[in-house]
Amino acid sequence: MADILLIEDDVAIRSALSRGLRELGHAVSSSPTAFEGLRLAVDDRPDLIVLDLGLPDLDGVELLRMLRAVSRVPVIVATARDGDSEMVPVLDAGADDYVVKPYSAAQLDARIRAVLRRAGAEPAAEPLRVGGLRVDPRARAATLDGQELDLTPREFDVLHYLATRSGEVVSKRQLLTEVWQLPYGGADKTVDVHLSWLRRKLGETAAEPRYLHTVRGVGVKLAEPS
Amino acid sequence: MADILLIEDDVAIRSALSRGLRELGHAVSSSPTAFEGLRLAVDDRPDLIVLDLGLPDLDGVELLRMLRAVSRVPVIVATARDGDSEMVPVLDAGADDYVVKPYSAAQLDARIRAVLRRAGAEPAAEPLRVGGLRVDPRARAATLDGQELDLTPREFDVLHYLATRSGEVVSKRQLLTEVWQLPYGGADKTVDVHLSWLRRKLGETAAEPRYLHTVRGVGVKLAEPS
DNA sequence: ATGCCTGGTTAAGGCGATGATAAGAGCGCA
DNA sequence: TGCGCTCTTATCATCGCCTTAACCAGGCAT
Repeated sequence: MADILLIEDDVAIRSALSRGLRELGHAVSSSPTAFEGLRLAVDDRPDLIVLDLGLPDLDGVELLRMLRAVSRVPVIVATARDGDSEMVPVLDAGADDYVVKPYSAAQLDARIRAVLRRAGAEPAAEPLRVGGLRVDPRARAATLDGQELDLTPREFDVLHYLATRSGEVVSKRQLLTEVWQLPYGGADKTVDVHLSWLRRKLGETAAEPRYLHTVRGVGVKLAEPS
Repeated sequence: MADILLIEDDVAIRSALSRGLRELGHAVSSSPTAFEGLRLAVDDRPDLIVLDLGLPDLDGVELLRMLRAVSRVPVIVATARDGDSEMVPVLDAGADDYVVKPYSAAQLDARIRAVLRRAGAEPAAEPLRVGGLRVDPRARAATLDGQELDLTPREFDVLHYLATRSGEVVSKRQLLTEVWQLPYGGADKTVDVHLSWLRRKLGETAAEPRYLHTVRGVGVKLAEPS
């Protein structure tokens, strides 16, 4: 599934997680120390790193910053402390996610998949094109037939999400969880509102769609006008 | 003269060189181990590193590669071996120069000056242009429509950073870590203040931007006025 | 045909992000 | 050691965006 580097000093946890993750299909290398871990991170270039905070030889945040200096490899931090406040500096230092001990390999696997999914979706820094529509993630700007569109952040996110899946039907639920990052709770009228605003700015109506097509009972899709 | 980091395990050589280089006007920090040295390289960002190959805890070439992963800081390698063939992999790994033991502080100083001269001359310090804005890293000066702008050091750094990424949205967090070199800690009001000052000196307001556009919820971007 | 359900639009309020200013701290330089 | 320039921090005003709510319009099933 993925190359995982596990940096964890407790030998029991380390071997248990290694075994567990391997059974779930990952390739796992591990290190009991920060420095050795850093070396492995540089040499082996794992797809993802699981980093325990309570290392003996170096503060976890410190190591995290060094890792970040070296690469943008996703890092999941594991910690015994459970206060959320403890996690703020860690996340600020560039961690992608965290788990609180005790945690199982299966739990960790779920996080790993989520983080990798997110990370994998990212490197789309190239402008996207759908017909006369151009969506540029780097500039966070969109143009329609050369005309710059004045979009709000959320509108841009929605358009961008649809543009990366142009031609594909996307459910509102999907938008809510992916764009809004909300656990789907039914309050999806907000999505409707934003789609409406988008349509207006795209110069079209729901009755006369050009790019943004409603698929009744399913969702919406972004497609080239025919 | 320069911030030098000396990574050398032999205590006699280390202290002798430290003293010698200090007398020649350099600021010297040092480490007897590779890992500690790496940490200092990341944290202190020296102007140049002098690296001994015969370290106890990690192969020199290995460390060199890790250093290169972290930064492009010039590295002079010191070695006891005298065969030139030994040096090929070292130079391939990204060393800028090397000296063979035994060597004096004065000798080293000459190398240091040569490397820094080369390194300092090199970085494509071409003036950047964004519309009527010109940012000259070499002179650390900027002009707007031919008019020289009176910028403070920090203001210039911010403008320069944005100019190298013109058209791209840059987050405040990014500015804080890249320009201020701070581990993001949330104190990003400072960034706002500097942006505000920049805007004033660019003759624009946030409400009527010409070059410096805020992208709400994300950051700012420098772009040509339309 | 009619009522329900899905989807669309509009309006209004609250919240959070941003912008500007001023005061204080730090620092280098004289 | 003192002065002045910069940078930082704090505060407040402002503005834009998102959400919520209410209402409207079609289509589909009964």
